Amino acid sequence: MLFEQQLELVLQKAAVSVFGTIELKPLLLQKSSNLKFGDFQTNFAMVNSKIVGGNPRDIAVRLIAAIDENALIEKCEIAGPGFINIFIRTSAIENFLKNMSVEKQDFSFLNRKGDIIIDYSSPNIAKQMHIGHLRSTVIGDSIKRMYNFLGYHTIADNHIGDWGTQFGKLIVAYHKWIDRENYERSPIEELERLYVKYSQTVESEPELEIQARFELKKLQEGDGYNTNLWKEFIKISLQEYGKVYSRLGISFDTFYGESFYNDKMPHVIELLLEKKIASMDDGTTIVFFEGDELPPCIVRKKDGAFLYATSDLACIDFRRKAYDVNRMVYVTDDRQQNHFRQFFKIAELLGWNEQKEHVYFGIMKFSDGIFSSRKGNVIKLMDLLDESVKRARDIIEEKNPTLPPEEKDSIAAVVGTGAIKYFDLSQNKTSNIIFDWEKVLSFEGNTSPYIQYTYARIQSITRKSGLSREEIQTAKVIFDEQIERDIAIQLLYFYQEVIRASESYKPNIIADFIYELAKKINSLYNASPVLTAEESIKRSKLFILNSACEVLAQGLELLGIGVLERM
RNA sequence: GCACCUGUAGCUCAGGGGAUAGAGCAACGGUUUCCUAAACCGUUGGCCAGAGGUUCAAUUCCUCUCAGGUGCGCCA
Repeated sequence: MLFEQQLELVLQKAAVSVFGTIELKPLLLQKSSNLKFGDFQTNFAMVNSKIVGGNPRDIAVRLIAAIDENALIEKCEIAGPGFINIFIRTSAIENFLKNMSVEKQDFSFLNRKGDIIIDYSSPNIAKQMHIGHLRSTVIGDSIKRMYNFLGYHTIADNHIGDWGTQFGKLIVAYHKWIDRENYERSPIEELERLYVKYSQTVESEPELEIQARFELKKLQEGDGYNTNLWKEFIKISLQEYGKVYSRLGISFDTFYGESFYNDKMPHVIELLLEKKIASMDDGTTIVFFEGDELPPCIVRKKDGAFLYATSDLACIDFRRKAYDVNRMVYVTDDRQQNHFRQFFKIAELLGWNEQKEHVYFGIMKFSDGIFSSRKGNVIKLMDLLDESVKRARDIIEEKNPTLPPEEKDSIAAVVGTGAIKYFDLSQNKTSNIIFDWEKVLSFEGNTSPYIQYTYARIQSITRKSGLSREEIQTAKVIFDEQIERDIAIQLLYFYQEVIRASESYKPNIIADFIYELAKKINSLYNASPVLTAEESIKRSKLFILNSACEVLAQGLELLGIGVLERM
């Protein structure tokens, strides 16, 4: 049982003994807004005053009087209009810290049956990944990490855009303008150049569109030559994406792109027509929704081709058969909200009732407008990573010039990529974000380098203490300073916060948490020397700091960011 | 026109029924013979867009208004 649950149980028991069978609102614990109001608090008395009758403070008095002697609670106080403020025993805190590892936590109360399938990143073939792909990629990855941490089984699926009209265009451009030499040297750049060239040229030469449709049709009909080209484009693109993912420390379990569902879509249309969910309208197959909360959704075009919604439905159909689905999570930007609401609704009409979540966020753009690969005003992820790592490297050179060069490089890589990921993950924006180099590449304040630095400093004093892990781990906890107790109390909240973050799909909850923790650690670090303290105090401090650092590392890990022994 | 998202300090953002609304940056003032100053401490800065409603309690929930963004039948 998690710490909060144990505590709730104690209070719940008291509530039952006092108020017996009356239907009460549940007893919920919350973190105290301020530690002077205790370590936990509950508004049970206020919430239930109407049901029980009498004023909240009296109810609180009766509840507190009924609490049995227990190992967790030091004392309770009644405050303000009827808050019950709960203070935890030092021995209980110590006991928690000593047993603080994921393995020892019991998350079995979570509904972990089946697979959580998470769709994220999903770039379109033949274009380099740019910062528009960053959010989906890192948020999706963090969601996966959180659920794995809690013991769920996850499937990370990269639903790549490997089918559709862009291939007709690309094949036409390939025949007209391919630069062999460049294609050999940097295939992805050449493909991208071809795509831009096509988009620019088609404005003055509309006949290209007819050619593109023709090539697309050939591809769709299985033409050998075009199919090989198509496969080649995909291979080139995936290789390129692999480099970005590897630098970001991101991986997937499956790469079922849109083309994977090609042969599965006709069946969906049949089902929709059979169940009278879809109808024919002006040559299209279309779903109209009752009421007008949602615009109608075309699932097959006049020319017989399928659409995005069709492929997503086929995807759900496939997953229901291939997996034991717990839920499906889609991470995309908020412009696609209508699309998701539409096909979720259609799935529901089909009786495909597995839980589906659309996790959306605002897009990143320049102050003067949106990114567009066609206009060429994009920042490639590779370039962003390079720049960030370079800046990190410069700072290391300045702060720590004596480190061996290889270590400088590896530190720069961890710090540089971490900073970019953290920038995105620490925000909870469902509105648009204006891209700003200085903000993204900041290494001070609420950033991952700040947290990594905190970690590295504590590692340093731990090394210098000369004490073994064992010796530190078995230290007796003595709260020498108030801030040390504050740190320990925050650690009590950690697992519950991970659950909260996972359930709301909000990695920024984790980012906030570890940032707050890092601030406290730095504050303590600065205020009181560890190594020169009296032996038992020193051991206690090191134990508390190391426990906190473990949570820092775990928190960063949940964001997909690494820690360093020194930096 | 309809739908969705957003509006919190000069700027960028947390918070999301509960006690005195928080960070970072910027500005200003301090801290190093001492464990990594990528740090720490302090000061200044708020009608939580506006108006109603629900509630013991609203910045948070509901309704309306205003402002910005996004989407709306054969793109993905």
